[in-house]
Order: sequence, then C-alpha cells, then structure tokens
Amino acid sequence: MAVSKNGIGRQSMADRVKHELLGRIMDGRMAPGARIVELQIAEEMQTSQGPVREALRELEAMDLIVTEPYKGTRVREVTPKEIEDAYDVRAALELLAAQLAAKHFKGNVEDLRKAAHAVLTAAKRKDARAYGTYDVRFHRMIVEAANNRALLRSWEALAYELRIATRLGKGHVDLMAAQDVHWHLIDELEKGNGKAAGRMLAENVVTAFHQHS
Amino acid sequence: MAVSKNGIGRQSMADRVKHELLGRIMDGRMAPGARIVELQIAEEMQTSQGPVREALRELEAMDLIVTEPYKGTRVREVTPKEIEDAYDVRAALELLAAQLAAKHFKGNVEDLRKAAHAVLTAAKRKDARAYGTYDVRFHRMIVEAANNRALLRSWEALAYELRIATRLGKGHVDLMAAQDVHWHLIDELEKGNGKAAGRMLAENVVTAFHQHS
DNA sequence: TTGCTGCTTTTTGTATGCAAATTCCGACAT
DNA sequence: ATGTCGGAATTTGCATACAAAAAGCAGCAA
Repeated sequence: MAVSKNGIGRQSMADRVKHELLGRIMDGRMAPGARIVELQIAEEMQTSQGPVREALRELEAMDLIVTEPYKGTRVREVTPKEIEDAYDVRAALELLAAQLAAKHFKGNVEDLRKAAHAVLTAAKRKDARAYGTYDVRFHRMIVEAANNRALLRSWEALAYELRIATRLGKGHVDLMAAQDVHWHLIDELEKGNGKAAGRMLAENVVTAFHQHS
Repeated sequence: MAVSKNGIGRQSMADRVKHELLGRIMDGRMAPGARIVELQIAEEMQTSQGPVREALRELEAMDLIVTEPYKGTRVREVTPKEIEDAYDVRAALELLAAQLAAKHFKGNVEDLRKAAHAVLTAAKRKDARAYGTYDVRFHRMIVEAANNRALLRSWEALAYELRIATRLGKGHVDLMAAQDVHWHLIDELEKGNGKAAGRMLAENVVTAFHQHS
C-alpha cells in the first residue's frame, strides 16, 4: 500500500509538495531556519505556485513552518524549552494512551512483544537510527491501540519537536536503558493493568528525554 | 486589539477567509456535513479561488473540514465517541496543565478568582452561553499559565469537538455543579499543590462531559 | 566612513483562464 | 416503470499573468 490514502495512486500536486517538504524537514535536509521560496519549490517539483502555497499553508497549520507576510516562510526553529515541553505533553498523552489501550492488549500482546524485540535488537547492534524508528513504532502501537482519534492526532502533532530532539542528542545515548521498562510495561498491559502501564510509559518518556537533553 | 495578530490591521485575504469560515463552523452557521464550494465562498468574500483554497487547506489541517479529491469539501461530522475521546484527552492535558501552572499561581490567584467569579455569576443567571464562554476562559487561563507551547496547541486543537458537545447538550445542565470544584482547585493552586489541583481539574472536565452526554 | 535616496530585483499575494473529474439530468430502450 | 447511456453543467485542480510589498544595491552627500 505505497500509493496513498485515497485508494488510487492519483494524488494532488499540493499533496505531493506537502509530503516532499515534510520529508525534507523531518530528516533535516531542510534545517530549522531554512528559507522556503514558493516559486523555487514550484520549479523543482515541476508545478506552479498555487499548489506550493496550499502545501505551505498546511505545513504552517501543522506548526512546521512560519510565514511572515511579504517576507517569506522558514522552517520553524525550536528551542530546547519547546523540546522539553513537547516531552512533558507526550508523557501525559502516553499515560492516557496506556490506560485506554490496556483493555485492547489484555492477553493479546504478541505484536507488541515483537515490536519491543525489534527495538531490543537495534539497541544491541547500537544502531541508533533503527532504534529510533522501531521505538517510535512501539510507542505508536500503544497510542493507536487506545483507539482515540483526538489522542492520536495530538500525539502525532509532537513529531517535529521529537525529531529535532533526537537529531540534536547525537551524543552516545544508552540504548539499553529503556529495555527493562518496555518488558515490564508489556507485562502490565497483558494483565490489563492500565494504571501501572501508564505510569511506566510516562516514566519511560521522561527518561528518554533526559537522554537527549 | 481587534485587528490581527501581526500587529497591523492588514491581513491576507486567505486569513480573512479562514477566520470567517472558522467563525461559521464554530458557531454552527455551518453545521457538520455542510458543503463548502470554493467559488461560492470566493464570491461571497469578494475574492478569488486561490485564497479560498489556501484557507480550506489550513482548516483541513486543523481537522475542521474534510476534502475528497474532485468531490468537494464538507464540515467534518463528529460522532459521540469522538466527543468522548476529546474529553478524555482534554482531561489528561489539563491534569498536566494544572501541575505545571501551580508554580505560576502560587500565592497569585487573583486573576483566576476573578475568572471563576465570572463563571459563577453566569451560572446564577442560568445564562448557558455566557457560562460556556467564561468557563472556557477559566480553563484557558490555567493552560496558558502552564507556559507550554505544545500543551496549549494540543488543547486548542480540541476546541471543535468541545463546541459540538456543548451545542448538542442543550438539555438543562446543572451550571452550579462545577462551582465547588473551581474554588477548591484555586485554593490548591494558591498553595502550589499542583498534583491535587491537577486531579481536581481533570475530574472537573470529565464531569463536564457527563453533563453534556 | 556613514547615512540617506531612489531604483532595481526578488518574493509574496491575488486574479483570470482553462483543463480534468464528477455529478446531474433527460432521452431512449427494455 | 425502470434502467442505462450520453451529453451538459458544476466543481475542483492547476498554470499563467500581474499587482503589491519588501529587500538589496548603487550612487551621492555630509
């Protein structure tokens, strides 16, 4: 299912521009502060100004870029405090997520164990990039299992700050530190103990932050 | 300060369209499911299609409207479960907000008391509309005092669902029910007791939901 | 050197025109 | 009556053209 969300591979130009820019911003090819000029992007993507402007408006609503009238648009810069703020919110959201997801996972944690295993092997290999990918996937599984649309939306809205954080914290983080918590967390979820699972997950998030700070 | 956020009263056409549509959606003049056609809005607002499309893209990113390619855009419909979901997230966010805001309010709750008083008098008058306005303002004060950008953003993203909820729950709600909690909450904040304040605020939110459900 | 002045260039904001896709609706056959 | 087939009308998607604002720059004066 590599095409799009609307079934057929036909997606609007504005969407393609949006995803392209989103990719560049997320993986750092466009760093915070980088200028974005509409006609330049339009030419690169073989399109015109209109679709680019639509894409920019969307990215602006996602708080990834900032626009000043008649001055231009830039990739948003994020301060260390904003990163810490985002981690606090993430912890609060995942605290709720684990509580809500407990019902879903009770006696049904096979997939979750597999995901945690992927994180573990990446940690053993000291592969920080893979670790990041699989760890996010692990957390996302729990948030999705909570089956709460608003929760998932809020959680996803924090993605940019978290990406910046992991990019900045290149300094040797202890990838094994979170492992025990993961497995105990899964045990609690398997027992349907949402409260305890929530506390563990929130704790896991704040320690992850301290590693990157 | 009725003009705009960028200082001078000169704002782009796309922004004007966005705020106009936002107003219509929020106050129910455009009900969930209502169709929005680009050229029609453009004519109403004395502008062209481009700015309208930009505004729509922004509202789409805010999850207020849904667009299907070549089919059109409509005001998003929200299910009762989505409303409940939003209240759960709101409770989780305000639980955090109160904890973070405790430091700010410690020994400095005058403004908060005034806001709570406005809610109280509206409740005594049985003026449900004023009650809604002032109650939101009261909660917003706490979220803003938390001084956490991501938190405020997430909280504001729930506004649509909450508006729908209060519009649906026209049935005689007990406006006095939350009063005691408000004042006790303020007392705890004044003492700097964030944990207790958070629990009270979250509890306050879920009871508010049950009134509207 | 410093600071102003006016022009040129760059970039954003908006309008118009047209292509692409969908929906609507009536004619016609069964 | 029902269905379905084929244009016409509507609506979205995109490209081009141009206006408006800001930024940069050269030249000149103090």
